[in-house]
Amino acid sequence: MLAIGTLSRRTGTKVQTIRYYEEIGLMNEAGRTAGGQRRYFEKDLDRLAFIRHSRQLGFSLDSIRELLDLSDNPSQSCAEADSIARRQLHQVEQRIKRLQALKKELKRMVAECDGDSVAECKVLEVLRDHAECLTEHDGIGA
Amino acid sequence: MLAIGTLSRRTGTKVQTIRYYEEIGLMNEAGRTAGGQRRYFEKDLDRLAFIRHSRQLGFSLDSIRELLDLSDNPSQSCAEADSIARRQLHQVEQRIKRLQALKKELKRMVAECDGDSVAECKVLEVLRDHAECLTEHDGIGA
DNA sequence: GATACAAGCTACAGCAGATAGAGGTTCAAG
DNA sequence: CTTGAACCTCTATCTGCTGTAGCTTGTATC
Repeated sequence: MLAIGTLSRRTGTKVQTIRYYEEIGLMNEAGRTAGGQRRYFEKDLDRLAFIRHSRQLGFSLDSIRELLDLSDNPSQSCAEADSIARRQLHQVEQRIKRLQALKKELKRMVAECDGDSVAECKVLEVLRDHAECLTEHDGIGA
Repeated sequence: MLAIGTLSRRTGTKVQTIRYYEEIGLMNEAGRTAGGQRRYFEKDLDRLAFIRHSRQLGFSLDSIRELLDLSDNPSQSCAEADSIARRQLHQVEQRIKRLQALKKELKRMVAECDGDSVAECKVLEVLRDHAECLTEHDGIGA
């Protein structure tokens, strides 16, 4: 049986945040000791780790909730999971692309910036271009 | 001269959000028409695009502010830019790794889930493991 | 020039996702 | 059986937006 602080340490989640996740129904209500303290199983830790990693990757709590619901009801059809997966896949690929461009530029900066002026640092340029993100919103505009 | 709605359309940013960025000092105060409407230059659009892309990649407004400040003061030493770059690089690499694991699993799901039960879907497992993220927080715990 | 109406304005409320602090209680090691 | 870290609830605050109300401006058309 794990205390809330153990989950906190092992997932890098603030104790308050774990309680918050319980409050909004993302985490199941934890069992309690006679004195009222929360106690968890390994599976709760796994669930929390999943939530945290998903958050770090930019999933909303609602998306995460969807995925957790699927996991909680393993007998239902996979069609919904598939639709969720498809919805996320394109986004994930886009994020990887941008992060790789950014990584390249950050590396170049770290390698080259040794007292030079910032005029040589092109981090801003690498994320400035918006030609490739037009599909995500209204289009080419004026 | 571009109206706020044009910036909004071309960067996929809500009009209110642009005004919010001005309010908190991320965007420069825009010039105004005689009637009080904001008018922008191309450079403002670039700046906004940079902010949005950075946000999509998970940078905080404070991080973005730092980078923009560097860009606004190109004559200062690159040492700070380098430190910021280093700070972000590791994080970016971690994110790419996780996103790639997730992408792989999402692809597998889309390919394989054709009416099977969710028991076969391992999206949760792929993000469950927390062994590789221990360096980011307090360590191994109890 | 008059008119229509989309797009702009300010001001303020509300939401998502936490995070912090006050003030008090529990539990386990010594 | 004490002590102190870790737990509890409750409430307030923060970040990063987003929405609404009520009003004004700018442009296109008659």
